[in-house]
This record gives sequence, C-alpha cells and structure tokens, in this order.
Amino acid sequence: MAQLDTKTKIIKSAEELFAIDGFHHTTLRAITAKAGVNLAAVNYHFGSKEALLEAIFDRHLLPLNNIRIKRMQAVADQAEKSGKKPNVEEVLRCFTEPTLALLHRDSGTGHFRMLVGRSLSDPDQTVRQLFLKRVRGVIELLVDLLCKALPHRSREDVALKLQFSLGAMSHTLTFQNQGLILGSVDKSKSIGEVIEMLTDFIVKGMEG
Amino acid sequence: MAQLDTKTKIIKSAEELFAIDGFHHTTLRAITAKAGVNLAAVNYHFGSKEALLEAIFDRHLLPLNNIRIKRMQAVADQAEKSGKKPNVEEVLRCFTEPTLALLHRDSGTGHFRMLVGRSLSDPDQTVRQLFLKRVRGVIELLVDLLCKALPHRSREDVALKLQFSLGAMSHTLTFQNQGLILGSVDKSKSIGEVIEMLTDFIVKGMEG
DNA sequence: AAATCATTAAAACAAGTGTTTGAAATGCGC
DNA sequence: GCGCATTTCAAACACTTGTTTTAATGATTT
Repeated sequence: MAQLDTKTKIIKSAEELFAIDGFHHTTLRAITAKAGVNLAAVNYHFGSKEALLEAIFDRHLLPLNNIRIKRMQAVADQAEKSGKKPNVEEVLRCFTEPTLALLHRDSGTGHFRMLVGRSLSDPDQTVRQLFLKRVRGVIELLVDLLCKALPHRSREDVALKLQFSLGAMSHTLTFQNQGLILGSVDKSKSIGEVIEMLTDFIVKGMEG
Repeated sequence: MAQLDTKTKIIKSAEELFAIDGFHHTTLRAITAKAGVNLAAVNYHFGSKEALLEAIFDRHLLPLNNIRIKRMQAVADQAEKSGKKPNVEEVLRCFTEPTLALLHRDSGTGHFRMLVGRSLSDPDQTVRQLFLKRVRGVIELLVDLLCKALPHRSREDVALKLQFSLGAMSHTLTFQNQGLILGSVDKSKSIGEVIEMLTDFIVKGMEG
C-alpha cells in the first residue's frame, strides 16, 4: 500500500471497510487511518464521503456491467438469428457468472463483492439509489431477455421473480463467507461453487 | 395513539420508523416526537435504544416462532407416523405462511414485516445478532426437517439453499411495496400473492 | 392529609460525525 | 533557485447522536 498514491490508498481502504462494516458504520477517520493518510484527504480528493462511494462503485460496476451487457446482447442476437427463444439458464448466467470475474480483479479478497451485496439492501436510501442508478439499465435488459425466454409469463411476474433472485444473490454475496445464519453453513465451498449453486437455484425458481 | 400508555406509544412509533428508515438512521428524537412523549422516556422505560429494539423483536417474533415450531412439529409427527418423508413444500410453508398472520396482527401496515426483512441483512452486526438470536432455533429446526424431505442432499447444501431462500425472503419483505429495483415491479399484487409466489419460487429452487 | 413512589419534563452532557480552514510542505516548470 | 500550483497536515468547526441528570408533576398508600 505504501507506494500507491493517496487516492488509490483511500479507495482500497474504503472498499474493504465499506464491505465489512457498511457505508454508514465506516468513518472517514477509520478509512484514512487504515490508508495511512490525513483525515482531510478524502474531502480533498473526492469531495465527500458519498462521492468516494460513487467512485468505488464506478471503478468496478462499469466494467462489470459492460461484460454483462455484451453477453446479453450475444444471447439476444443468437436467439434472433436462430429464431429460437433463449433459455432461462443461459440468460441468467449472463448476469451471475461475471461476478466471478469481479472476484478475481479483487485479488481474491472479495471485498467489493460483499459491498455489492450490501448495497442493494442497505437501509440507507442514498446508498441504494447510488447503487441502483448504476445497475438499473442492466436489470431492465435482463428482464427483457427473460421475458423472451418465458413468453408465457407476464412481465410483472418475471420482474417479481427476478427480485427474489436478486435478494438471494445480494444476501449470498454479502454473508456467504460468514456462515451468518447458521453455524452449519458450509465454509469449505469456494465462492465459485456457491455461485454455481445459486445460479441453479434461481434458474429452477424462475422456470417453475 | 393518544389513549395508549407511553411504553406502547414508543413501541408503535419505533416499529414504524425502524421498519422504514432502519435502526441506525432512526433517532430517539424522531421516535419520541412521533409518539408525542419526552425524549428521556425511551431510556426510562426500556433502558436503551438497543433494548427497545429487543422489546419490539420479542413482541412479534416470539409468537411467530411458536406458530412456526408447532406447524413444523406437526409435519414431523405426521411423517414419523406415516413412515413417509415430508415433502419440501409443506415444510417450507411452515415457515413462510405464518408471515401472513404476522401481517394481520400488524393491522395491515406491514411495518414489522419490513423490519424483519431488514434485520437479517442489516449492515450493523448488533442488529443482525439480536435478530438471529431469536430465529436461530427455528431455522435449525427447519434445516432438520428439510433434510428429512431431501435425504439425498447433504446438510451443507440444504443449509446453503435455505440461505438463498432467506435472502430472497428478506429482500422481498423489506422492499416489496417499494418496487425498488424496477419501476416495472407489480404494485397491484397483494402481499399474500407475493408470498405465495415467493414460496413457489424457493420450493422449486430447493427441490431442484 | 402526608409521605412515598413512579412518571414526566427540560436541559445539559460526552462522544462522535463529516467537513472546512489556513498554514506548512512538496513537487515541478522555468 | 524562484515562483507557483498541488498536496498534506493539524486543528477546529458545526452538528447530531444516545444518554444522564435533576427537578417537577402525578398517582397511590398509609
């Protein structure tokens, strides 16, 4: 961390603390202490605590969304050409699988993954809105594609089931490595295996 | 609200504010102002803000859990007697359906329902722990019963899938009436219909 | 009616928050 | 080496938080 510039040091520290403790419970003093920089540095470089969160969102969410959109467009094109409707699993995988790539960027710590999980369910409206602003487009696209895969279902039902799915995903990304609900949660499973099971779970629920 | 005693006035107000704004974002000043009582009343009657949350949890969660446990024991007994394993759907319904009863107690406002949804995913460890302390027993029992219904699955996998389910449920209970993720979420559906769809969703995911 | 107890009230308290300030230090082009 | 812009720093600021205090009020019992 020592040879990084101040801005990057702040981002890295904040990412970890936001992920573990949540946005509001994380103080600027904790962030700057961990980063080894002065308290005022956050406001100098980012403007505000909230703007720092936005910078962190942008840093990861924009590339992630691009991957998702490209994959979804590929699936849509394929369906267009072949005249066949896409199937639910391949559509949902456009959304869930890139999360693993996100993980690798993160050098295995999974902090941003946790932060993403948190953001959708954060009690603070501001946090949710900053997050949703960046994913709403992708989700709309996902609903469109799912509707093509499930032409006998109404758009409202598809959207509701997707909400179930995102809830499951959000909670899993946040708490998977804590075995939070139960002591008996399997900590031996890699996050890849967990996402695989999760994908399967929501595919079955969506199709059913 | 006027003819209620101070303690009840505080509980009612806090319930609503905790549900809508979350525990930490709700101030004692907001609670007491809404209740029309003095600021010091919370600490006088409950001891602390945290103890107030515990009182609210106890008020609803204890009866709710009793209903769930009774239903689960009935299903377990039936399976014992008939020699047949219980099926996944009837087991999960022991857990999801009493939520509706909770709703009616609530006189239709659904505030405590939202609070329950929030508590499982709250960024604050204290809130989660106070909540989990009160539901862990029921969840353990639920895992036991699910394992009987799905003897070919490992307990770890069952627990993980249940975690997916609780994530979906938590998010739905909290945000259903906000149509938060998508503008296109169906607001015309009653909470009963939503829970019905949710139950179906997690049954399919659990069985698959 | 007096005395004891529970409750309410206004005010202050101590601690913590994000943010701002103004001066010191640093880096860089000339 | 000078001058200027950028960055760092310690300190203070303005505000909010949960909690405590101390006195006033109300109710209950003897």
